[in-house]
Amino acid sequence: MPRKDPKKYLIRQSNTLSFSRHNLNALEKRIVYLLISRIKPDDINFQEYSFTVRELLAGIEIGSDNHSYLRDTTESLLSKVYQIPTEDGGLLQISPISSAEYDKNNTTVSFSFDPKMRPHYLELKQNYTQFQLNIVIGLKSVYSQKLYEMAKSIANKGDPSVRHSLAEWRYLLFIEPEEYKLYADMKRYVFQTAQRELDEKTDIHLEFKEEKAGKRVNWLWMEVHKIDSEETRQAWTKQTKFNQLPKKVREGLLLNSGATGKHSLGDVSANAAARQKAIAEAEGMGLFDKKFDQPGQDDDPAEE
DNA sequence: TAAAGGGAACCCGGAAAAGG
DNA sequence: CCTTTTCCGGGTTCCCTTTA
Repeated sequence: MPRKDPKKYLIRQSNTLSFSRHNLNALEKRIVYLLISRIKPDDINFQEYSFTVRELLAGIEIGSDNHSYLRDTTESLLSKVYQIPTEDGGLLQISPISSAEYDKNNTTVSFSFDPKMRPHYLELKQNYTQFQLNIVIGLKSVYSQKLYEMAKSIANKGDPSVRHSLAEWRYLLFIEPEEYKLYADMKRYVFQTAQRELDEKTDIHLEFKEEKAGKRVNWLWMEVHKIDSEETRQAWTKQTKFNQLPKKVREGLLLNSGATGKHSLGDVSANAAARQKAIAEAEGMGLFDKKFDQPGQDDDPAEE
């Protein structure tokens, strides 16, 4: 859908980068998104990328126009690190930008990149990830950002899914050992939050499948589904919200709708008809309206 | 510039469920 | 059954925004 919306800039980066571990917060990542979106597909080398402070603040959608706040953020950005696996099996540790320079009136900022970032942003021919700036710029959770990038990098594969141990997920998502010590918390605050946010704002739906060792969840599959229409979005959104209702509520609705066998209640594939009925029921009861406000400022892309 | 408001992130603990 | 793990409500903290 070609439209000349300036916010429809594309972001391209290597798949390797999409799966790289980093500790940028959501705001810092937004700045990087804006920068990358300025790179043109046929650029051979990095340029200096200049922004007015005003457009940058507007671009990352923070309410304040506090200049020192922006300086703090770019300063912090320079101290952050991407851990990028190299082709020979080594590891490149590199800052997402190499400099941020403010002019004397503090009205513009220019950014530059380390040349070693070239293979991840320039002359990309294959094994790269592409997505729209206007889709990712509105994501609030760093985990939504990271999972979305991973999802987009595999979305076109024959089998768009990936399986990692929880330890690997923690590594990739930069979750420290002392964070989310309980898997249940990691589930609801990392994976389910991202699942809801992506359903709502992006062209990707994520399905997660747990795999246990004994009663402990040890591996997690992430399946990527494309959202290509409003209907698809609605369907996935409702399913996600239904699955995230408290178990008691969910199972009650399922039984009411004619699902059989307590055993199969947790099985998404079983009782498909009853499931649809239960979802409609839950929606009718207003159980889905709890919250999730859209940051719905600027015009909605209104896909197709 | 400070205080108040609001919301997300995080932790805790009892109840429930799962696995053996 | 008993133990381990998960579920989940609710409380606290933290950060950012708004308001005074």
